[in-house]
Amino acid sequence: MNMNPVSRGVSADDLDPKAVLEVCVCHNIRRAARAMARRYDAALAGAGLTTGQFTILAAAAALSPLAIPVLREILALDRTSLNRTLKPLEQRGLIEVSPGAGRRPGRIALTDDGALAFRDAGPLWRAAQAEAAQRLGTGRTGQLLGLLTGATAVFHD
Amino acid sequence: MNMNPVSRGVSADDLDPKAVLEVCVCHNIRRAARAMARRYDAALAGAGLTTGQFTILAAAAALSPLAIPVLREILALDRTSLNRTLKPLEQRGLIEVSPGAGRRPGRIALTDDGALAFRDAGPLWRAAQAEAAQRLGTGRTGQLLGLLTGATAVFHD
DNA sequence: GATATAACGATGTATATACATCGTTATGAA
DNA sequence: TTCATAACGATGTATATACATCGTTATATC
Repeated sequence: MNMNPVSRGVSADDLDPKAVLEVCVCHNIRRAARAMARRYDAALAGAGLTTGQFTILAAAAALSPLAIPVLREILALDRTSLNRTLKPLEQRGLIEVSPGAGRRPGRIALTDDGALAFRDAGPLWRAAQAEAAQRLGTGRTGQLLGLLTGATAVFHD
Repeated sequence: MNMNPVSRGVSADDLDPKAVLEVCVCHNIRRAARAMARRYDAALAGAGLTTGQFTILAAAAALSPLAIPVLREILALDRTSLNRTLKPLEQRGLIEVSPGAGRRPGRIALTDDGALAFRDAGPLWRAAQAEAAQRLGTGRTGQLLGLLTGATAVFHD
């Protein structure tokens, strides 16, 4: 029997699924991000923070008071996603959100408790970051950071 | 007033929040992953799939039937997370999950509908992947893939 | 053969993330 | 001045992701 591509229902345009797993940039970056986030989250759990929350506190610490759209750019996060993500931090009193009416954006500011939490998390983040650099190797860490920054720049809207 | 570090409550061990945003590997990889996933998800929406679902179909297409713990390794996903993620695909009839009793792992197989969906998504994924490579540059794409594969290897349990 | 261990799936809870959509309002164009 | 547009936050819905925990059961140890 002649199993040419057409009779098998397989065209030359069909994907090689194994190759997809190997070269898909999206799959590979998300997989690495998951593996890494688990480590950072485990470390920061000692301060009662997730990596995402810690990052928001860092941005607030660096730029407080901070317009929410600016934070959106820093995080490359969707508008509705960020607004939701801020809720737990606000309810725990780590940040203060001043609403902006209508078309005016709101602003967030780090509270004293937020500054405390950020400081408490400092050594834990440093340990996670140091372990990451050690596992990756210093050279590769810098290389990776550069590529990720570039990727964010060319992919974010 | 002498605002030395101690009286200000600032020690030399405190983090520079701006530097944290710049060098935190976890923040930077997650941010890039978000920006990238939005593009791939938008492209694959034409086939009714998310990037994660497409990746699972690719794994099933490559290795069907596939033991769930093997898929966990491929995706570097938590056990409970993967089991939940499989549910929508199973309910839509794109994969078939054969349960494994007790300590025996379950297996998944691509259904005919799943194979159809994966094939339909082929051109969409190819377009997203091509655009990613074009935005990053071919050289950087390969470099990034290599670093991400290495990162997954050294971070995943 | 009895028992401790470990791997499995399921579930509860919480955060993360996005899109579509709605109501509000500031701003620019007619 | 009126009116269309656009940016904002809020909400509904869906997927993504993890940890703690529970009950089940195969396997290893004694």
